Amino acid sequence: MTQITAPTTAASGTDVRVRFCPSPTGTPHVGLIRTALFNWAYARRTGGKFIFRIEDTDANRDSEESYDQLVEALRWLGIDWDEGVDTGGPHEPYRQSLRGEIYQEVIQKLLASGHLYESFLTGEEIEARNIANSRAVQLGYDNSERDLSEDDKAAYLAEGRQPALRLRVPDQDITFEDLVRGEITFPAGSFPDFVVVRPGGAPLYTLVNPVDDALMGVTHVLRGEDLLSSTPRQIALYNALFESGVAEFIPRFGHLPFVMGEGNKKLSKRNPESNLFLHRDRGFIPEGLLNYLSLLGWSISADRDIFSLQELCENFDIGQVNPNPARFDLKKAESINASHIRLLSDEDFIERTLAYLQSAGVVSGQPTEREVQILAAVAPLTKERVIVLGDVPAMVAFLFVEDDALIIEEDALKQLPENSNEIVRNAMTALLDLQEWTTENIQSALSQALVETMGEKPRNAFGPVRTAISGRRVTPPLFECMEILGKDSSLARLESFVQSR
RNA sequence: GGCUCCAUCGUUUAGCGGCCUAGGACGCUGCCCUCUCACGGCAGUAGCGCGGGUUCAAAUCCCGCUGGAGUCACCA
Repeated sequence: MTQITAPTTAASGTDVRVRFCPSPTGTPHVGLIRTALFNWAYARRTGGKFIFRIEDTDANRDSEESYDQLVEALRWLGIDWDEGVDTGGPHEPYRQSLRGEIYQEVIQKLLASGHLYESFLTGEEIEARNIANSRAVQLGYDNSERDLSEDDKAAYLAEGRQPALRLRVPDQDITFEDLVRGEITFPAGSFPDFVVVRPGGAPLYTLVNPVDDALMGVTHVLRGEDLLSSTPRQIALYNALFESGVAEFIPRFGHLPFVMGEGNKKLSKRNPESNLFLHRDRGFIPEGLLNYLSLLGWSISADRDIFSLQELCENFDIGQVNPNPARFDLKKAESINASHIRLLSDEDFIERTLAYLQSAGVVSGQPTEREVQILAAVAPLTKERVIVLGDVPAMVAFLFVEDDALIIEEDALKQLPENSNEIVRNAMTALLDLQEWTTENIQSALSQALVETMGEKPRNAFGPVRTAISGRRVTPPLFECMEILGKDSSLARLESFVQSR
C-alpha cells in the first residue's frame, strides 16, 4: 500500500522559488495577471526567485500569438522575472513544448519505481465496468489494472491497443496546509488512479506541471482556486517523483480566490472586462491596474488602498490573502487608476499620453514644437480630471485644431443662455485691448466686463465663452486654455462664434 | 450526486475573543470650494446569512443548516 513519504519544503526567504506558468490560449485575463502579480510580489517580498514558464502542451489550443501577448503583458506591467522564457536561466528550456525528452526520462523513472502502470481500458469500457459492478459512473476509473499480468498486457497489445500510463495513488488521506486557507484534507479514495501519459507517450498537464515545478525547484505554488481540488493528485505525483529520485520535496500551496464577474460567476474570457489589453487601450496605467488587482484578495492596511508597486513588494504576504472570491469592479478600478494618474509627474503624464493623442489624430506622429508646448501647458490641468489616459484626447483636442476647424458640439450649444452672442461680443471688446495675455489678466478683464458690468452670474457669463473657445461644455479651466491658445486664436474663435449664430 | 472551498455595507476590504454602539475605500446622496468638469473638504447611506453551542465576553472559536462556488477528462 502506497504512502506519502516525501517531506514538504520549509523554504523561506531567499530560498523561495515561485512561478507563473500560463497556457498560451487567448488574450491575457485580469485574473491570470492577478495570479502573476501575487507570485511576483511574494518573490520580491521574500527575496526569492520568480520563474516564468509556459505550459504549451496542447498544440490544438496554444498559439504563438498568445505567447507573445503574455510576454508583452508582463513587460508592459513591469512584472519582471528572474528565470524563464526570453531571459533564460539554469532550468532551460522554459516552454514545455521544448521539454519532451526531459519528460520521457522522468516517465521511465516513474515506471521503473512502479508508480506508473499501464492502463488499456477505454473510457467506454470503464463506464461499462462501473455499470456492471453497480458502481457510480461518476466515480470514474476503478483502478482495476493496477496488477495486470504480463499475459494480460500482451493480449491487449496483440489487439493493437496502446496503454495510457496511470499513477498509482496512495491509499491514505491527503492533508496539506494551504497558505491562504489553512489545513485541507482530502479523504483516501477521493480520486482514482489518473492518467498522466496518453497512449503513444504524450505526457499530460497532470504530469508535466508537477514535474517542471519539481525540476525547477519551485517551493511555493500560488495559483487559482480552481486548482485546489487537483492538489491532492499533485501531491501524490510529487510523492512518486520523490520516491523516484526526481523531486526533493513537496512544495507548499496557496490557492488564490477567484476574480468574479457579473453575477456569481468567474470573470469569463468572454467578458471584455477580463481582457487586460482592453484596459490598457483605454488608458489604464500599470500602476493603477496592478494596485487595483492586488486589492482583489489582499490589502496593505485597514485605511489605505492607494499604494505603489514598491510598497506592494515590501508588504505583500500570502498568508494575509483573503480566501473569498472577489468581484472585478470597474468603477473602483477606474478610481484607483485616476489616483495613480494624478500621482504622475507632468513629464511622465505627457509621455504616456502621447500615444493616445497620436492614435486619436490630435497630435502628429512627430509632434511639432507648438504641439509640445501646448501639451506641456495643458498637462497639469488635464491630469486632475481624467480617469484613463484615453480620456485626454477628447478633452484637449480643441487646443490643437485650427480656429476655422473648431466644431461646436450640440450639447454645448443647448445649455447656453439666450444672450450668448451679447456676452461673447462683450468678451471680445474687453479682451481686444489686453496688453499682457495671461490667465490672470484674461480672467479679470472678463470678470469685469461680464460679471460686474453686465451683472451676469459667473456661470452664465463664462459658459458661452467656453463654448466659443472650445466647442465643448466641459473643458480644462477656461482662462488657462485661452492663454495657451493665444490672443489671436482666442479672439478669432470668439468672432467666428458670433458670426455663426 | 461525491469531494473540496467560501460566507462582514450594493462592491471591495479591516477585524484573527474584550479596543466594534463593526473601521477604510469605491459607488450613491447632500453640502462646501468653484468659470464648466474634475480635484479637495465635510456630512450622510448601508453590513457581520440562519440556528445552536463554548465563554464573564463572539463578527471573531466549535457544530449544524442554508446559500454560493470549484472539481470529479487520455483539457490546462
